[in-house]
Amino acid sequence: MHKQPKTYLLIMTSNNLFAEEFFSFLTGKASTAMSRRLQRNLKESCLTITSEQWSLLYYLWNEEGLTQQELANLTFRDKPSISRLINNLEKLKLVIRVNDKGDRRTNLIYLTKEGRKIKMDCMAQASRTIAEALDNVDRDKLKDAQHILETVYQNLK
Amino acid sequence: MHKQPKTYLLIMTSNNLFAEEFFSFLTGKASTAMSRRLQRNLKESCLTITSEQWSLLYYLWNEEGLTQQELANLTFRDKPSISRLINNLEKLKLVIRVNDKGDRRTNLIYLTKEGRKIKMDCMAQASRTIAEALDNVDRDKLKDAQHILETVYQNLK
DNA sequence: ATGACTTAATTGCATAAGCAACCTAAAACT
DNA sequence: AGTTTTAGGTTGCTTATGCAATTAAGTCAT
Repeated sequence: MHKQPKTYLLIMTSNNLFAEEFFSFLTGKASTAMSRRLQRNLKESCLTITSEQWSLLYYLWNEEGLTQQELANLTFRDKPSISRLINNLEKLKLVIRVNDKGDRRTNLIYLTKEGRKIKMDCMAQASRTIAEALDNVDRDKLKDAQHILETVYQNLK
Repeated sequence: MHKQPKTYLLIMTSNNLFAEEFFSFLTGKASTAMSRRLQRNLKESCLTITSEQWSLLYYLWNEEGLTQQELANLTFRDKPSISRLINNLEKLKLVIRVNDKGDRRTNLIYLTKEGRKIKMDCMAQASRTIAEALDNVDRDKLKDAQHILETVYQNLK
């Protein structure tokens, strides 16, 4: 345990949402809004997957045969979350688990024909979502913002 | 329904995570990391509330007697979510519902003594979380980033 | 080769989310 | 006044989450 630096106290003793700007960072409204809109756009396009399922498929469209652990690392979820997401994706007949012959502990996750088929439509909706989100956003500042979010992630992960 | 602008196609046809930078925006890893860390910091400080509960209390510490609808708007959640969060906060004896005499449809949400008591400790942990998140982050660029996130939120909400 | 340690995945438990449907109270209309 | 519309909350259903504990398979050490 280390001593709390001055900044903590500064923010702590400020009342009346003075620090709103800082705390807004904590609430993640922007990313909530994005995944909600993604879900809506997918549905509007008759793609019945959730945004969480999308985030797994996104990596599988790029490379099949990933292990559940690899998917967990890529999407920053824990193993049980991945396990259940895969359960649901299997129910939807979009992916299949293939038990690795070499290491029988691991499952390699592959897309089904149907899973590959929806790639373009799903990516189009993702792109549309991003375009809607980034309306009126300065592209240079966006780069900085992405860099900051990456730093935050690295600081906390 | 409007036609899809060129940008969609550009991103759509790019393969192999070329557009990773854009899609990373969709995944919200940074905000997930923040709320996970907040939860951890609260727990370490023996505060047994979730980060979602924190986000309601945050507004109540500033102003009591908010309605559930107001809390829903402030935290960008739907009414059922608020309803259940309040249920849990009531179980924890941190808030109480007070039925409004003037408009018997609405509940006014007040903090209990215990709910008020934990404010400082919780805010300290929130400040600590933000400080940890923002280590090595340029403060000027941070302002820009917050502005961008606000724009994204406004675009999609 | 056996026992200790590690790693991949699953299961149990509690919390939280969104959407749709519902109920009740207030407000608006005629 | 009586009917319709709107607004605040709740309930049902399904999905997703984190953490802790567990099982099963590999690995390492002696």
